[in-house]
Amino acid sequence: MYRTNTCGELRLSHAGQTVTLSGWVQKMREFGGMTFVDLRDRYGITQLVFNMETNPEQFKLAQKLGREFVVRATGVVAERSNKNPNMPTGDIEIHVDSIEILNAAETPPFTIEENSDGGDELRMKYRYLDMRRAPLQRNLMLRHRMAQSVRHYLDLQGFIEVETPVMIKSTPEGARDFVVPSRMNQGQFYALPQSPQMFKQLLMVSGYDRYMQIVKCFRDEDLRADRQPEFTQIDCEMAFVEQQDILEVFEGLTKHLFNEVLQVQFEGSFLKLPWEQAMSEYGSDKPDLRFEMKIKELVTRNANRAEGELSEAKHETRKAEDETRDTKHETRNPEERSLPSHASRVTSHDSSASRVTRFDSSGFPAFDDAEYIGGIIAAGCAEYTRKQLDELTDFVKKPQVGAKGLIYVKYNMDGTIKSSVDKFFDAAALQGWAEVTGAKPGDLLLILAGKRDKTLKALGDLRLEMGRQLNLMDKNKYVPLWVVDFPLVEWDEETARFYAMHHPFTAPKPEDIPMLDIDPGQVHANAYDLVINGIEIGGGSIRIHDAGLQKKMFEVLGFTDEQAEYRFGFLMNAFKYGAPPHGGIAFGFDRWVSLFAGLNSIRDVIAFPKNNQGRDVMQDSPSNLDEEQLKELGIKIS
RNA sequence: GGUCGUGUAGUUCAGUUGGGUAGAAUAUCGGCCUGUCACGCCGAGGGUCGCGGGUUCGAGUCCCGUCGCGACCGCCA
Repeated sequence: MYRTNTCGELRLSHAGQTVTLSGWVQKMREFGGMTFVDLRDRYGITQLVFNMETNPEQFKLAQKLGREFVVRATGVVAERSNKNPNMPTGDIEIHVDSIEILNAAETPPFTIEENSDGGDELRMKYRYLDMRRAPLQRNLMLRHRMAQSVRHYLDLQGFIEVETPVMIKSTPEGARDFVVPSRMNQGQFYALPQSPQMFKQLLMVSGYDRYMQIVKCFRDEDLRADRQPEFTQIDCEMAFVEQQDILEVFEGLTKHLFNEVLQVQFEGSFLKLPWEQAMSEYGSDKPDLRFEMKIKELVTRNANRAEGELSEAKHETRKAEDETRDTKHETRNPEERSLPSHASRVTSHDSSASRVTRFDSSGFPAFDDAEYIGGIIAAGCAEYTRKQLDELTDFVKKPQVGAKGLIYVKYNMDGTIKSSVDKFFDAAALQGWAEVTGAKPGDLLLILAGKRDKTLKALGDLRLEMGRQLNLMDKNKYVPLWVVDFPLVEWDEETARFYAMHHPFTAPKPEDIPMLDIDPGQVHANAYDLVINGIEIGGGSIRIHDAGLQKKMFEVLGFTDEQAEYRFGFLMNAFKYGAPPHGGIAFGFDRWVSLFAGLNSIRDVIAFPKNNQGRDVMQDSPSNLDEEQLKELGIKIS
């Protein structure tokens, strides 16, 4: 027998018992006549004691041990004379009667402890050693608990888990596919699924009206700390549902997970934030709502007079968008359709800013030419030094943020105002900005100007940076929300066509369907994202279940009938045989686990992750194939 | 494809204007130590300064190229 107990379970109540433990030697502390050995398994650490006087034979054996040796020890559980309150087993130790080396070990290249001394690269190379460490083991156990919890909850809700194929047909929409060559069908390839999207829709056609799967997905795109080439989704689909039905079920799942795993509860239902509002108030489609600091608009105007580099087709949509925006301004009713009442947008105050500020003839070029001017209020930051402001300027001018410069206005406690544009605007104008933005004495107003989309994004980045600097992102606070009403399609200048923002099966909002023919760029999707603390945790949509509407969608996306038939023919066919209304959602499981683990990277919630370049540095994959293998597959490397 | 950062002992890092045999901590090995749990004390070994080229009397340090790693942008739902 290798063990009667684990290294984490023995307590004072076990004192006097003879036990056998097996595990790894974590650390040894040797004295003249006494040796302490910390024995570790995934349940904890227990101290073994060897005494030269009471058992010289075993004492000698213990001196031969080294770090990470695998050993079996039998002995008596004894109360410690010096207890260690920092460890669960700290009240006891094992007086060892016999120790046996099950397997010796080379000295590992880094320390296998709570905080390792090894760097990322080294730990990835010896991943199996890194995973012996408690933090990694906690992460993987958390992952396990969450997976169990998801399955349990969805099972109770009537979902059934169905496996879908991993070798499927390549669909060039969206992300690039990983492909698998077929030996039996030379020159042809399978693809690994970016998600089981079409299969889960077919399951709805087949009548499995509540489907779920925790499933690997594959995308051949460049990686980030929160993106791996293969990752795991909680994939779900439901039939005979509307958006609200889906949001309710998965808000339920979200609350269940938070409650079961983190013991965090939420009051009421999650905020539903329209995409346009998310963009205009937070400069992001995944806003971090742990803090306010909304973006305040000073002015938006038609900037078509600017650069003439736009393509013909782009011009069309751009004009259409600008027209809508202008309309919003004139009617002082910027919020469309579904905005809840709490959404007060600054545009409605525009008149007060415009009264005292001529943004188009101030003599300040950055403002006079700007399509959009907006800012955020850094509360209580009027005391910021020149150096701090310069650093913020550098931050927004980084190519990743892309602003041309940063304008600041300090509203000092004594009522005076100091800004970087004092030359161009008088005190009344600057005071007017405070009225519009809601800045109070002691606040710092940070303003960016330029193209509307880019400037909002930059303001969003600046908002997050200020949130970090002012410690407004509390790791123990969780603010989930639904972002809804995404645009259905996005125009791409390079290829001069529309692309589905979600995917080509996303249904338009019913009231927008007529606009598909006139102005697809204005159509809203019946889609939703779950966002928590600025992280996109999941997203989904109501799907198109009507073959005619799907055909129309393919037209909008510029597919010929032949292309649509070639790529998605089987789905269109299936829809001819009675497809129920349906919709679904998929969650990024790795991201969700890393959120719960309090990590910024998903790597450490994945047992065997890949690095930035998509390489497995432990296996050293991907790797070359033999000539023989290639020949069999009919593949030639150029 | 791009921006930024980084590469020095097994490991984590320091190394000034370009100037003595390239250091510290930790790990490893040896010695001493009977209550440690970051044990302590003494000692030892350990270096292709990522790689290639250049400038120089002299390069870890400066220049050019290249490779690896990380974060981000593009890309990606």
